[in-house]
Amino acid sequence: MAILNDEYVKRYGGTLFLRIEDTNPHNILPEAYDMIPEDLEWLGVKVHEIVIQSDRFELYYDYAKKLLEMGKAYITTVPAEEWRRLKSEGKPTKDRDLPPEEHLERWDKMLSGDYDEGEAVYAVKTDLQHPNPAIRDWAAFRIIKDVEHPRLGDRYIVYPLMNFSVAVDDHELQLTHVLRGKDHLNNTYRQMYLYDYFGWKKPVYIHYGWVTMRDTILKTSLIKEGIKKGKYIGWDDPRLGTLRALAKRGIEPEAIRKYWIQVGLKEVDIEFSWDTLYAYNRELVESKAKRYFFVWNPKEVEIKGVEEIEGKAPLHPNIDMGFREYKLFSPIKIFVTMEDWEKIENGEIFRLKDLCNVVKREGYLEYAGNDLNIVKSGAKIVHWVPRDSLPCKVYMPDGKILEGYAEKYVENSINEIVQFERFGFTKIYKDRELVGYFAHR
RNA sequence: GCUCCGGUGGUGUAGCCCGGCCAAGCAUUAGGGGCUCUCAACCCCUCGACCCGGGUUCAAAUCCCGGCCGGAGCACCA
Repeated sequence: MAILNDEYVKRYGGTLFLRIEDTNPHNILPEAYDMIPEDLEWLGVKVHEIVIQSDRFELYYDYAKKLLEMGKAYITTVPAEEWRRLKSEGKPTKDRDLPPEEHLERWDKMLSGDYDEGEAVYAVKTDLQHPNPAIRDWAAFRIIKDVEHPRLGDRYIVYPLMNFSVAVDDHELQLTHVLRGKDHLNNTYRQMYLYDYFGWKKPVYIHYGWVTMRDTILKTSLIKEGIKKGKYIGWDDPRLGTLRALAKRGIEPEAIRKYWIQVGLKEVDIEFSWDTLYAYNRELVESKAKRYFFVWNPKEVEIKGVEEIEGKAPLHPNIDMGFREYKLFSPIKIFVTMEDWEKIENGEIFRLKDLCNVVKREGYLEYAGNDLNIVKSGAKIVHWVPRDSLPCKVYMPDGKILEGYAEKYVENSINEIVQFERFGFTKIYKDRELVGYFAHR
């Protein structure tokens, strides 16, 4: 979604703020402070300013006090459950209409720690008769003592809730447009009360629909747990839908940007389409990915009937990038994938791509010349890899790991996205041995 | 239950505000063919949608009403 914010700013001019909303110390991912800006940078989203809400508590407190003075907020000592019940009945708490002085006094007591957690809460008055119960008087500050904030430690015990801090920031930063999920619709209505009380100018709100990704885990809490339990190798595990995972697999930021731009902003829920994203990425990557052979589930076979074979394959079929060259000497042993091997009948002639023709025999291959015309008459084409190839593991998005061999020239393309012929686009890395992360076909 | 949104092919989107040029465009996917020493790219073809019912109108995907379906929220989370 940051992409769409960025596009807005690009098209119409303006400033893009990245706001880190860390006002709930129970649920803060310390890694996120770095990960979010990094991810945005990778996406090419130009953030003009970063605002961290935990830096701004004093500001929220100022407005909180003003609102109390105006009589538009109150501090209730009624337990949460009872308050909720009263609201559903459209009734005020017993302390809602006490004079502002009393509430200001209570506010000071909140700040100084005289109340324990849950003993007092700061509420914004709206309309108790509002037909939508979700809109009636809402909590804006609460007391938290049992946990330290990763950035603030125990400096504050009164924490703003999202609706208050967000509204104050939106106004203070003079936002003109707010893009948020439609799950915030009611929050927008709630925040409007603050705008009205303070007489602020309202930004334009755009609410977009729910995005679902089939077969993909998006919830950060689940990911975090999975990583902790060792189920995932990290935030970039290829099974995940995180930006880091996509990056690792060689999905380019431009493809993601293009995808979201075409999806646009609507209040309808949408189902994310991997196919479409892959299509955009393929478009970007097709012309730069070098072609290599990778044989998974390898079957070793010997080619009999020749002493020496030479072959040559272009690194790209349509663009001049040079060649991979092969010289094989007797005994000539190669790998092909089991799938191919099993599909070919004994006695059938087929072509080893860019090498030669062979006939399948019981347990070996028989050299059959190098006449390309056999392909025209319907012979199968199979990719292969010489005996001296490098072991390579490819991680698939569904969690499968394919083991096999990649031709040694792949070493020239470490950290690049390549296309393993008849297999798919794969980003190559090397630690001790070659590993690939599969992007798409 | 209450409040609020929304419903165009498998997926996403254009058109809806300002009715006709929409026998609904585009992309992706799927199927078929061509080309190619890849199951990539490229070219061609095909399948496939206006949620339903009324109304207004010469004319409705577009306006109105009702229904159905889907979603969101109803937290001292964001």
